[in-house]
Amino acid sequence: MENTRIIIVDDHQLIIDGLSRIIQDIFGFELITAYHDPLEALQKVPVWKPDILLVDFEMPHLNGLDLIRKLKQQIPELKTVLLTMHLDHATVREALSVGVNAYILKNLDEFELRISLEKVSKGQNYYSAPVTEVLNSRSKSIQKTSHSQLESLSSREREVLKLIAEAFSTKEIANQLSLEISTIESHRKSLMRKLNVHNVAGLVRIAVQEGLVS
Amino acid sequence: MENTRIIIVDDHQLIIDGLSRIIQDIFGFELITAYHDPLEALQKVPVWKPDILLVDFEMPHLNGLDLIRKLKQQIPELKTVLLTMHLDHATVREALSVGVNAYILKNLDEFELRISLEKVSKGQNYYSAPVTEVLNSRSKSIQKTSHSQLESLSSREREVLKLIAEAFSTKEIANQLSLEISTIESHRKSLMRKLNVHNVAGLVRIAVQEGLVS
DNA sequence: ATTTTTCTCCCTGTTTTCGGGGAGTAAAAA
DNA sequence: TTTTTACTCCCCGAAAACAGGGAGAAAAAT
Repeated sequence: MENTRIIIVDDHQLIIDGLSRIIQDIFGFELITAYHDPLEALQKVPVWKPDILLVDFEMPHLNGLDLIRKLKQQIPELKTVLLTMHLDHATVREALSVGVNAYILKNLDEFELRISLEKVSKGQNYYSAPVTEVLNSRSKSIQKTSHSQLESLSSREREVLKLIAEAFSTKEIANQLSLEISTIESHRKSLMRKLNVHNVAGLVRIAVQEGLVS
Repeated sequence: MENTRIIIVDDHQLIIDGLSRIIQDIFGFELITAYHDPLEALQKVPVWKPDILLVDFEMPHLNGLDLIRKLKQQIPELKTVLLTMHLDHATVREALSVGVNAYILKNLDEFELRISLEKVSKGQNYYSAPVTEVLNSRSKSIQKTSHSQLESLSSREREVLKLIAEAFSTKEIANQLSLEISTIESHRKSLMRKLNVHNVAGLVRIAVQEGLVS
């Protein structure tokens, strides 16, 4: 633990300063450096090869999750801790699938941060209580993020997408909405074009990821 | 509306009597006849060709939903109202998929019954508030059952399910696994049978819910 | 006022899904 | 040893999905 080398990536210098002090002075970890630009971090981190990368989620140009994804492709054994402000089901799931080792909220206390860093440095994972809650209560997946692909959809298209993702057939959807089958097929085609998928499986997947259903 | 011809199917004569009175005397609809035996109704309704069939769900020998399903095969344009005592998510979904035009609870007031009959006679649908609630709050029943069902899958089936949920087509899955298309189709059929769904959307849904894919 | 988007519905044709069978081999369970 | 399950592959036919197009009316945006 005494030799755990850490790099911070956060676009706010103030946060970097605060985290640096805590990590070095209080926890006693070794902070190699910090980046406020994710694109710079993308290039430099592979050179440093830190034990743990502490990354903010909300950053311009490249969000923390995408940064981690790209870096993991180069350094699969890289351990990562993701800091975030908001909790939405889709992002948590994405983080898990990318292989983030810890996922903690920004309104953290030092104790949580310390726990997560110590666990991750030992090769374990850590997800704070609210995170696991969000994972388990998938019904309440409130997505606050407005970066979703669903924004380009009309309300009618969203409605149809929801029903498709609930496993209703085209005919059943037509019945429920009192529309013709051909109309639902038109909407389905628009959905596939806008969301860039080519079968219902792709539609369902996006719908679930975006929290439109379940 | 004055010429809306209705048939009631309910195994309790008392209910038939009560509904008859309300429908005829108060609402002013034309009640053709009523059956207390669903099997008899199955034979006679196609002869009468009523505008609306008002059916109780809980009946011996043949439940109301199955009766409606069978009758709709013969008379697709038949309008139906389903009466039920209890609400469970699976039954509501099944009712929607069968194409029931109205679904109302037995602890109804006359107002609700009238609304539903008037709407259905105009070609619209009506689902009482508690029904739509149950549809939206998909909390307990499905997750429990699907979880136990997922454990009944073989590893190969799980593998195929995962790829289906990742929006790969049958052909693509066959290529990836170096198997014939027919084999993947067989696995898909087994998955649908075991998981009790009837299209790809249902499979994807369960897969995502169970965390098989992100 | 004009343009764009949405919503509805249609046509044609190809591909895939879906549901029902069966069948042989290998492995696992009873 | 017998039976069952998993895995592979096949047949068939009906239904649905998929892909491309168009078109008119209404609503929204410019």
